[in-house]
Amino acid sequence: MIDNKADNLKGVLGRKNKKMTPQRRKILDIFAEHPHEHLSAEEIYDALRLQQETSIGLATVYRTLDLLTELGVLSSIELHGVNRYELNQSTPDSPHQHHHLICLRCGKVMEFHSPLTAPLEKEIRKQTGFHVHDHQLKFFGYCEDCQRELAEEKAKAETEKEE
Amino acid sequence: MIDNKADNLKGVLGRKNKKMTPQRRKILDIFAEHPHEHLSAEEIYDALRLQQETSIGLATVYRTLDLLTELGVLSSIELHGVNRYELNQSTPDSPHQHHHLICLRCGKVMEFHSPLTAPLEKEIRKQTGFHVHDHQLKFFGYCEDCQRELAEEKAKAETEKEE
DNA sequence: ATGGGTGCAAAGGTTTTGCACTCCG
DNA sequence: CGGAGTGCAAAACCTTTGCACCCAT
Repeated sequence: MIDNKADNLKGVLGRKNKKMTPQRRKILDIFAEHPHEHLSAEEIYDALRLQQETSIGLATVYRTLDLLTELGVLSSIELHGVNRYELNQSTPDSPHQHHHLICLRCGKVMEFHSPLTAPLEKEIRKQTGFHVHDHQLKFFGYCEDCQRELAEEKAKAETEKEE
Repeated sequence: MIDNKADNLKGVLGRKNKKMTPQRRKILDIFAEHPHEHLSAEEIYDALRLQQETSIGLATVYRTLDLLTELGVLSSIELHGVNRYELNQSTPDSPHQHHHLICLRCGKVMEFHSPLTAPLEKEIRKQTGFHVHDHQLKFFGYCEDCQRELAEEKAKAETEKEE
């Protein structure tokens, strides 16, 4: 399965005059080992140092992430000021969309699946001529845990005020 | 009108134990003078230096932008790795939504108005318990001009190849 | 008068870049 | 072999922070 990913990558790279290198393969492996996680360059760099004796430069990690994103192998999203990446589950013919729910209190990021934006993209093209290639939908708010904790904090504050 | 904005700001600040200062007023003025633009801290800083003799520190600009965003006076969006701000046109009872169309080639940012996300937010709450407070929808693609120019470039490349 | 606000400069964190060297195709 | 890729360190960039001083309320 991982080999499939790597072989597939080799093909994609070849078509664009890019080369398959051990570094690129190992970085792709990290993603295969961490499905559904949003990894930053630094985290990938650390993961590489930990599980392998090899030392891959941080700059190479950045360059590889850029490349793989350009190729559509990864999708990137900026969270809390840091770029994060995950395997791109959507292909041109099966746009497997998911959006991000970002908790303003604890920073947790959840995913939410919904196709909703396809008709909107058509409407945009019609009205503005803009050709949508990709999109990113983020929701900011409070997760269930934080809602509860915020309510508790509030109740406590009320109690203290009464003294 | 600008005075209304400033007076209104004074009220909002007062309620939160914050003070109205000349710096904050001037920064708000810049936004009133640049409607529908997405201004970065640096751009506001430059605008202040240009049109007034006063020197407002860049740190103050950053702190003011954070504050005004927290208060809901401004809305912020990260574009090309830089935070940008505009007057927040949406209020709790009239969520005047607009989304951003970002050209991957020339970097131009256009706005597109559509309410589409309200039902989705309800669905999110129902399915996940997450309470949406705000959202951000970005579309990446190619503006009309760049589509044309890309087509021209492609045609030219074909011609050259034929030689 | 007092706590919030400011300016400056320094520090912080992430990402990019220059350059010599390496290695895939 | 030649050009793409790499590692390292330095630089670039945006943003935050510490601190002494200032000024709205």
